[in-house]
Amino acid sequence: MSDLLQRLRGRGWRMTSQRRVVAEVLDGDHVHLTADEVHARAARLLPEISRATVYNTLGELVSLGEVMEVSTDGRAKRYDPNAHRPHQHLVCSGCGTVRDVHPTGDPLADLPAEERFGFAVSEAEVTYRGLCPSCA
Amino acid sequence: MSDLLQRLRGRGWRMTSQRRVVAEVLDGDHVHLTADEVHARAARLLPEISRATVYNTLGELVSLGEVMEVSTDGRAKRYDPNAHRPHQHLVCSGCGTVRDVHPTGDPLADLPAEERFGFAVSEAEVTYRGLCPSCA
DNA sequence: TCCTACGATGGACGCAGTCCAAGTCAAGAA
DNA sequence: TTCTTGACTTGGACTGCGTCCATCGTAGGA
Ligand SMILES: [Mn+2]
Ligand SMILES: [Mn+2]
Ligand SMILES: [Zn+2]
Ligand SMILES: [Zn+2]
Repeated sequence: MSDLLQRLRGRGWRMTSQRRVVAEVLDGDHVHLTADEVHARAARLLPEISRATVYNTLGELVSLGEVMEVSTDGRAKRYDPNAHRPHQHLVCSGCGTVRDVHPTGDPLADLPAEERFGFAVSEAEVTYRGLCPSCA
Repeated sequence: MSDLLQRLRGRGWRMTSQRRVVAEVLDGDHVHLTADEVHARAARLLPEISRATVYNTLGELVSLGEVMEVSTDGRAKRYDPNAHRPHQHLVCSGCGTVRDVHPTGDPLADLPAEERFGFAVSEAEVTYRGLCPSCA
C-alpha cells in the first residue's frame, strides 16, 4: 500500500493525514471492511477523522480503480484493496467472513449467446456461500 | 401464481385481500421488483395497503421459499417469484433491468478444493453485467 | 352469529450513505 | 520562510430502505 500512496501522489492527490490513515487501514490480504469499520480503525490512529471523509476517500479510491466495492449481502458495502488481481468471494453464511477465491475457468464463458438477450455482457461476479470451519 | 395461493392456504395462511394482491403483482416472468415497486402496483389494486404489510408478506414468501431475494446492486432488494427453477441474473449497467439466465455447467464445480479454505460451500450466485440492447 | 388470534396499519425508529456550508491546511509561489 | 489559495475536512442535516410496535380490524372456526 506504500506504492498506493506513491500512485496517488502522482495523480495529484494532496497527502493528508486522513488519506494516509485510510490507506493504512486498508492494507492486507482478505480485507473486506465496511465503511464504518474503516472509520472505526482509522479513528484509532487519528481520532478526529470524520465519517464523511472516510466515505469521500473510499469513493475516490474506487473511481481510481484502487479499491473494489463488494456487496455480499443486502447490508453495508465492503471495500476491498485487492482490486488489481481479479477474483471472486467466498462468504460464510454464519459469521459473514469474506475470503478471496480464484475459480478455474472464465465464468463469462458459461453464458451461451442465446442466454444473453442481446446484451453486451462484460462482467461476471460470483459469490460462493457456505459455512466456515469455525461456524460448521 | 394461483397455485401459489393454494399452497399458502394449505400452509394455514389466512387469505386476506392484501396477500392476494401482493401475489398477483408478483405474477410473471423476469419479474424482479423492489418492495416499493410491489407496494406501488399493489396500491393500484387496493389503495389502502400499507408498506409494512408488503414487507411482511414478502418476508413470509421468502422464508417459505416461494420468492427469492435478489441484491443486484447496493440499493433496494428485488423480489423474484421464479424461486423454483434455479437461475442466475443478467443486469443492465445502464438502466438496471434484470433478466433470468441459465448458464451451462455448475458454477460450484469451478471452485477447487484448495480454494475453499475448509468451508462447506453450498451455493454459488452469479451476476452478469453489461449493456442491454436499448442502452448500448 | 360470535369470538379471537392472526394479520393490517401508520408512524416512529435505525442503519447506510449523501450533501452542504463553513472552516482548515497542503503545497506551490515568491 | 511566509503567503496564498483552492482542495480537503468536518459535523450535522437529510434521504432511502427497511424494521418495529401499539393498536385496530377481520378471516375463519365454533
Ligand atoms: Mn476480495
Ligand atoms: Mn430471477
Ligand atoms: Zn463463519
Ligand atoms: Zn439498459
